[in-house]
Amino acid sequence: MPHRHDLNPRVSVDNVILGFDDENLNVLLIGRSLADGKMDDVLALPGDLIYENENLDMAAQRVLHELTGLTNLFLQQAGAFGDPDRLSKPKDRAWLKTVRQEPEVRVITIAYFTLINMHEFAPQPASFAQSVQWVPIQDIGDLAFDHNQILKTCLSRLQETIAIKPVGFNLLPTKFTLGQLHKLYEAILEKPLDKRNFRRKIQKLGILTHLDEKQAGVPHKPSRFYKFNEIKYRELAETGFDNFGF
Amino acid sequence: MPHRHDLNPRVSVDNVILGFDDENLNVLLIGRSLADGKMDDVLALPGDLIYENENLDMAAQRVLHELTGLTNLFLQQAGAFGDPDRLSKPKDRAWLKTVRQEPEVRVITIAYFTLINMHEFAPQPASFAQSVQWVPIQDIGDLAFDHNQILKTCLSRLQETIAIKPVGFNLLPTKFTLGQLHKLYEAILEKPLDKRNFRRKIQKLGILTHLDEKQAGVPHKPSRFYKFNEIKYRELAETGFDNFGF
DNA sequence: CTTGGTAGTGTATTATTGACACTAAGAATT
DNA sequence: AATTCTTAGTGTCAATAATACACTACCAAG
Repeated sequence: MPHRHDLNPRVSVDNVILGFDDENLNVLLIGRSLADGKMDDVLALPGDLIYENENLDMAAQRVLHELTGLTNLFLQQAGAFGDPDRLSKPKDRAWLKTVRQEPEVRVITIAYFTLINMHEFAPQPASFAQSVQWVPIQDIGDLAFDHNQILKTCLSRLQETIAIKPVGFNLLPTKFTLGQLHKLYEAILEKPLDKRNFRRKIQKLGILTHLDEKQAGVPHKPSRFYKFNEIKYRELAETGFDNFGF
Repeated sequence: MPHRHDLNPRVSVDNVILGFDDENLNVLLIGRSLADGKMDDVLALPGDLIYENENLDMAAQRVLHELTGLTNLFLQQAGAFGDPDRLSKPKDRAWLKTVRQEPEVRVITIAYFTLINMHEFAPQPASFAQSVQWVPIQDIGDLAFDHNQILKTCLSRLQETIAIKPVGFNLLPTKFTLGQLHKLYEAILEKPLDKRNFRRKIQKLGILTHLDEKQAGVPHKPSRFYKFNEIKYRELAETGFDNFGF
């Protein structure tokens, strides 16, 4: 006996794909093309409706793969967003009309976030007939739909997650300096961290391995390179640590 | 241009409603009635398809209200569950046939959890032509659909949440003893906590106010009653604390 | 050879955590 | 009245973790 006001919605996933450029967190956003061939001035998170035979995680992985070619990444669900009016801003409605057979149907979306090394993916200006670009989070204006809200939620979830698991390593090249890692944590947590205390704490975890290699060509004292030691990380995770709180 | 494999699912909410009886965490579960009027032996989380004009949070509040009469409670989203086969266990399919016009349609559910004072709601044996019962979490067997997985996720989220916010007070009467609070934290965190250290820490937060009242009629030293001081809690929350880790 | 810029290091103070054992009060039983 | 049972309530010490803080080392560019 379905209730007569039951809803028959669509379900999508939207991905907050974060990258780090040694200075700021960036989000991968797409521009929408309008009917007249021009680009909308409103940016959006990449997302898609889910397919019949895939689960939610698979749909999120697919969206990420189709956009960046990247596969098999850490991709964490951050929540479901389903306000009835989440697609009803005028610009959003205009765009939906050009692209959907059913622009009026309600869409509930499941948000995911993931962290990638920015240098592993350089946006192709014309990929998918959409513009794709990295945007520093502090430069982000009004996004499409409820995507500002989704982004905010994902950033909060990232802050919580990084206090429990060192997921940040996904954002860095395989070899990195402690300075980069330090700036990354500051960018994610949005607060300054004392350099010596940060170094002491992160090194005490024992999940960093230093390489016998240093920066070259930098106009200052060269820094050692480190890599993330996944084996020691797993050992640590199994014995049950609680937090990486900074 | 919707993709030809796009999905046209239903969306529901499922609630993990937790109560505490001074000993164990309990979950409010419903029994399903079958076509022949008998009760299915499989219990399920209370849930419902969402309506056209309500958002996800409202749907979860509605389910809670219809079941318990309670309103306006802390209700936290724990995640979306949408595996294509999440409704496909034989018993679940049999039950769906008796109750739905479209037993085959895929349903994606958004899970919420909430904490209530068990004594504020005593299940009525016959409400909604379903059985409703409190079940201690350690006695829970196979639930309907993917509800075991949902429950597990919600309990983990509760453990994380209580480390950040003292949400546990929702589970207790307005006046309670430190002993009750202590046992509650042990039940939620599933580990013993040292009595003196627990008391010291929880009292240092300054969000408890002791009443000039003691237990009466107990066959042992009577305990003081305390109440949760929401005003001091808000002050504390605004100045930005990090955790209540135990 | 000076300048600018980042890398890298140690210590002292304070706050927090964790381990640990006995007395106090009431009710029930004898 | 005394005993027993049960939970309430309390303090200290040691180890660990958090915080605040300033200088030298190294490289490139001018």
